[in-house]
Amino acid sequence: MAPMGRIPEATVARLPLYLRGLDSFPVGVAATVSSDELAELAGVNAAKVRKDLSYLGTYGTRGVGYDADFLRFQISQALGVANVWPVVVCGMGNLGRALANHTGFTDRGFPVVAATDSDPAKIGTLIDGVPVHAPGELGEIVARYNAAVGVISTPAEAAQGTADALVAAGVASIMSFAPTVLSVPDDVEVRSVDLAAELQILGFHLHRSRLAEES
Amino acid sequence: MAPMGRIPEATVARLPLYLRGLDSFPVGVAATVSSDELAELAGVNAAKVRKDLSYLGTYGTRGVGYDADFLRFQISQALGVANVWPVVVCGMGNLGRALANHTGFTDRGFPVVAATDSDPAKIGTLIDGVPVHAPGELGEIVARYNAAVGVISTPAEAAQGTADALVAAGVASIMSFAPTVLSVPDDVEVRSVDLAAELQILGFHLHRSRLAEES
DNA sequence: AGACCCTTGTGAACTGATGCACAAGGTGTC
DNA sequence: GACACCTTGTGCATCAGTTCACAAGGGTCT
Repeated sequence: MAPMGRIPEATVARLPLYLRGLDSFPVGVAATVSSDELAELAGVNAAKVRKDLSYLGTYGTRGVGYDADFLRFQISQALGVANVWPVVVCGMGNLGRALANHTGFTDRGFPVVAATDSDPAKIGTLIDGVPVHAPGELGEIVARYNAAVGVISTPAEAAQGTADALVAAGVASIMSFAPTVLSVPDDVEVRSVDLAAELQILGFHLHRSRLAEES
Repeated sequence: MAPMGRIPEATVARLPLYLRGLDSFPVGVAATVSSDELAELAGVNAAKVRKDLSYLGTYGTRGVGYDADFLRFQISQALGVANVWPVVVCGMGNLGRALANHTGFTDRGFPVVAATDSDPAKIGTLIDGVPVHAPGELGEIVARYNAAVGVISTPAEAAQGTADALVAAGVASIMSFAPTVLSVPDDVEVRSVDLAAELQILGFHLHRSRLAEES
């Protein structure tokens, strides 16, 4: 019954998936989930589910499974889902706009409260209800809206500068879609999503299987 | 000089980053890159770069480094970058539209050639130059455009059905943005990008450091 | 040619994550 | 209460990936 010590990074990355899986269980019905069911819902295997949950100090009941409500509570607790973390989107191009409008963010406690863009035509307007400011005002904006997370959806060239500005403004969590490496202080957490690279990985396997076919 | 045997998955995932890093070197100038430089550009450490490249059977010259052009060629070769893989985007909501319009895809050999959406108002129109079809026509479309990759940007509920249709149509590579687990045959490669989950991972760390501060 | 410098390529140790397999310990039934 | 059944929790073996550290060897300068 370890009261939540160090949780392996790989486990942390799966917790949101479990939480997502639990959505298919009604609230307040005292439903139970087995590690097998949850594994199916999250797309992993049962042993992993059990080991992951054991890091949370969660206890199911042997022979029965986990109480869905309690499990939801436990995982939410660990992830800090109770908090709402305001997000500022930097770069309102195609992608930025889509993200600002993405209901999945607000639903999960990450409301997009403001945005920046270098296009003078956009500055000062509302795009999908999100106020767009000049990049130079980033510091101010972060403070005013209490933003905790920065999303970088600028062109690659502007990404590092934007990251620097976010860090200077006190943002410690960045999700970047720019195809570049960002250098930031150690205490800043960056998650980088390179969509083109993702496709190239798929391409590798396509290429491979085509080669295999030919021989 | 192993002629490209099995390449570890982790290495494959980094090859696109190296290729990206090499973009900062001019073509045809016989420039050389050291593993150190490339490591910096790709955001990994030098030992990893060298080991990764060794899987390709690539040879740099000791004391000097790698020839930038040749390295580009080697990595491109391994990734099969020479091929063009047409992409069909399923679900032209905010995200789908942004992806269809994403220049990074076309630039890297993944042109978006067609899309599907269930909204009758969109079917038959061109959105950003991409023809939108009914979901039911997916099989036909894949054949007509020779699509090799399917992107799923539909709501979660429609994702599995879309995946099934893609698989039935012969698509063996899927990139999914839907927050669900997709079940597909073993020979189909799925890369799942859950943006909300990504933010929740950031949220975990925010939560953690806030807890640490308080104590 | 020889000496020195530099960076590669790689064996080997290490780290973290995964999966197995089974004892522990609940629940329900007779 | 005893027995059968089930699913958890976890020690251990295994595996993949990372990092270290150093010998191998090409380049350059004298």
